[in-house]
Amino acid sequence: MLDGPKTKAAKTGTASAPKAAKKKRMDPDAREAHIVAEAVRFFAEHGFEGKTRDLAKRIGITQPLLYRYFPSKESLIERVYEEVYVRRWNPAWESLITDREIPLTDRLCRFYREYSRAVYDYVWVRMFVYSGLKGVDINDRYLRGIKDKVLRPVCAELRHDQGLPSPEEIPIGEQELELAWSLHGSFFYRAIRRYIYNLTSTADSDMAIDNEVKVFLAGVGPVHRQLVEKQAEQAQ
Amino acid sequence: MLDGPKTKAAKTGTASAPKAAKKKRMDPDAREAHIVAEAVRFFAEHGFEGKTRDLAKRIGITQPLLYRYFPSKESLIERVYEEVYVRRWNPAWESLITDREIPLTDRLCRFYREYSRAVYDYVWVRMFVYSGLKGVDINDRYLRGIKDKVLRPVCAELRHDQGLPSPEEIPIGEQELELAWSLHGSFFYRAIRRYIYNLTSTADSDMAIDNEVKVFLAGVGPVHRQLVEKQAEQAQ
DNA sequence: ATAACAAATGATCAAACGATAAATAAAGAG
DNA sequence: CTCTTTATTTATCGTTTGATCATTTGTTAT
Repeated sequence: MLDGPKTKAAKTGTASAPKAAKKKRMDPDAREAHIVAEAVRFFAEHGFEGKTRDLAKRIGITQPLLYRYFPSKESLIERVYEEVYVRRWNPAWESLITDREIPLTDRLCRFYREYSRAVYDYVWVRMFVYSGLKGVDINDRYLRGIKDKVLRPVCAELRHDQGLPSPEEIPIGEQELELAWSLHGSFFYRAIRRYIYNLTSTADSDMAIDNEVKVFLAGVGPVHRQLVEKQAEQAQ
Repeated sequence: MLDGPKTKAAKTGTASAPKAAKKKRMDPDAREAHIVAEAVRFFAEHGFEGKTRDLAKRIGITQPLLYRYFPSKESLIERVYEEVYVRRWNPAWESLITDREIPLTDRLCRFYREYSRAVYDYVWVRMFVYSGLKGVDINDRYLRGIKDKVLRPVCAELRHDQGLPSPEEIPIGEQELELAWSLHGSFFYRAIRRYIYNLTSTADSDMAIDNEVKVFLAGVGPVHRQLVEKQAEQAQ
């Protein structure tokens, strides 16, 4: 039941190599970090049923050494989860989406450019899909956050932009939310094509994002208005 | 190296139960069909690393019996692939998309309604994603077909609708194709939310599809025109 | 140098897995 | 009924996999 090497206060001491990669005997903290870093890519590539022996070979250590740093495979996987899903959300995005000093087009273009670059990388996308298939609760929680921090605000800004009543007056409907999901999903699908299906598009990502946002904003008006009006009838 | 039970001409003979489910001893063809049917759902649920013992327990047979009908787990999986990815494409769709007697909006609404209903079900989506993660070539081939049979025709019809030059005059560019991908992807993402992330939306699917198509067509014009014009400059 | 500590390895266990072979039992033919 | 056929089961093999333990080897302090 050991949860890591005994020495935790050791650190690197003097000034050991900043990237001690070829030393036979590593500083425990550095070794642990190295294991986690490689495990992240390994499990992203092979899924969580990847074999510990293959992982060890990839790291360049023996398989039992993994168990000196992590009591079980599962605990290593949990650590990998933390490593991937922590600190990827930028709180500034929430205020960016609702900043009415900036035109809505610019806000959405900037947000989805930055969001796609920060979140949709090889490791994140594959792990997210792997854990979705596996049925882990991470996806549910994450998408709930997207709904509250992105989709609903986007709907609210769309309403303001079109001169429609605010969500406080008329709550956001399911079909209305689907509109925001479709925009969001088209960007996630780009990441899926790239990292799951391995299709390399020569098209510039930022330009593609801008185009899709423009198409969406140029066409969403009438449909959105109609949905909100129908929503208003049902509410009364 | 046996590839099935010896008797292939037996069939069900007289008039055995149409759905012989509880008989202790099944007709070989019926048994094989039963195994495949259950295997399809089993592997869709657990992925291709699902254990043969679990599959057998689910079917209600012993694990070695699987090996009387399939020489190996891999051969069973190949059979499952065939079962899922054959005859799901409706050739009529190709002529539907290009049928200029019908308004483009109606064509795309009808196509994506039918396509989503026929293709994007639990088994298909999960298997497609599982094999994508695994790196099987199926995805690549399938998406190549989507590109040729859906996206390029859609781009061509969009051009005709906007009075832009045909693809024979000016070839379809990468960014132009991305527009069609974004529409297509938003529908696939709906299926992912449902079958991978297990998010049940109360929103009516057909209505959501119609709305997205309308938004797309209402907004795509200027962006599309600009892309084609840029494409024309680069071509000369 | 040498003793003390711990990082890392080699050997190995127990359970799980795909696959095989022999034994059992259900159905039809005579 | 008896005999033949074969669908199905029971028992088991060889390998793989996560995990453990004793041993070796590199590092530091004295």
